[in-house]
Amino acid sequence: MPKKAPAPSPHSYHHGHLHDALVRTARHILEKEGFAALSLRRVAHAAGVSPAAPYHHFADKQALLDAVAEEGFAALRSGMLARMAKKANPAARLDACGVGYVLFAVENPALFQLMFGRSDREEPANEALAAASELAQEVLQTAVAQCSPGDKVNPLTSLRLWALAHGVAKLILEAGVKPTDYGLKSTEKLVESLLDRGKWEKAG
Amino acid sequence: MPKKAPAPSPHSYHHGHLHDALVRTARHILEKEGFAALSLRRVAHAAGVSPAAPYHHFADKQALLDAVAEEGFAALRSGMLARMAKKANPAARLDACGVGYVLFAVENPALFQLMFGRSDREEPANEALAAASELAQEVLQTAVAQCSPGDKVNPLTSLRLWALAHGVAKLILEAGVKPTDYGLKSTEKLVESLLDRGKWEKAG
DNA sequence: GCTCAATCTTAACGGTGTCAAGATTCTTTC
DNA sequence: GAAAGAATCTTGACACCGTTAAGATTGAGC
Repeated sequence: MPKKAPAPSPHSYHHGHLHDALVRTARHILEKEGFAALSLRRVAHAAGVSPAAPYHHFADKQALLDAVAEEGFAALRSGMLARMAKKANPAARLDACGVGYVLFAVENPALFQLMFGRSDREEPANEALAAASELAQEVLQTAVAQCSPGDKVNPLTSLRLWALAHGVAKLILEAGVKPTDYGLKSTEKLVESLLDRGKWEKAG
Repeated sequence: MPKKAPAPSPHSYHHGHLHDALVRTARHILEKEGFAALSLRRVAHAAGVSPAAPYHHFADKQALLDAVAEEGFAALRSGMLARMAKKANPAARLDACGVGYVLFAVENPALFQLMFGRSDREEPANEALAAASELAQEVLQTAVAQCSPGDKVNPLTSLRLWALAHGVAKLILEAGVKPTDYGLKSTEKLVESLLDRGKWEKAG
């Protein structure tokens, strides 16, 4: 072997190893340098492979992005569940769910924008991606359901909570909303204040 | 001159006419073909001008996009005010404000994504753009203020309403939320149900 | 009318997503 | 184990992108 072998020799990946390596590399670039730096050629180069190699594992760039987004939804779900696990009563768990949603977005801005952010899509998105997305949604829905046991849950209630959390996340990411603008020290405090259902009716 | 002169001859634009024409053309392409089709070369070609011409009126592509976004914020403000003008009491006006926000987003999806959607921006954005954005925000803030006259308005209340409306808009655009999924016939009905402050506490 | 600044064009550079053709390698089958 | 075939990777190309430099053309002011 020559002294440096930056790229693994052909077929050192097999049975989808390059597939996974590309997703891993893409996510790495996304986190380190943002969405704008995430090009297929760049991912291929970083993975030690030619620019056309990814096309044997993904139909196009969007398919690779979808795979990254799919991992993102799993991570979002994990983040929410981890925060919820620390709370005992259902109401606190529901709060933790929303806070976990927003904090995931704030801590992984580029990934969050990749998970959503695709506006002009007409095709109904990947199937595995849709499944991962729904799995994350279910965390919120069950949290809502356990908050009023026995009662039938109005689907609009879950949707409204989702929309509120999503809006808070997006406003922080896209509109430059900062906790200090509202006299709060941390993003977590801001999110808790915004999502706290007890405070909605007062101080109008 | 060869037989066909599809493009206006040089300097048929003067004193910023091309500037305005480029913004107009960009907005047209954005509405007709979506964000992905909005390239600087395409805008220049559609305006009958060489690929490099826009650089005499805009620092770069983002500057042109900012100009389009600025118009977008003005249109958003107009849309909200138009809907509010039809209502008499302050509470109904506040509702109309939120509905107008979401319906603008749904009716101008690409423009709305352009107005927000910029994630990895470190520079504090254009000044005129920021002004237009704040002008739109003020519509909501005054609507909230007039809803509880005399009282001091908690800034978090306005922010929460903004976040809710923004989240609803983004979920419809990005997550494929449809009114029919919730037994509602129109987007307007869905938005009204989600934003209606009277329904927040019941049907948990 | 000449000068000067503003504006536009042409040409080019590096980068992008994507595809076709060929080379290479693993896997399967005899 | 060797041949055949499928899977994988590379090379090279195409069209498009944002952006810049160098020149041409135009209108305005002295």
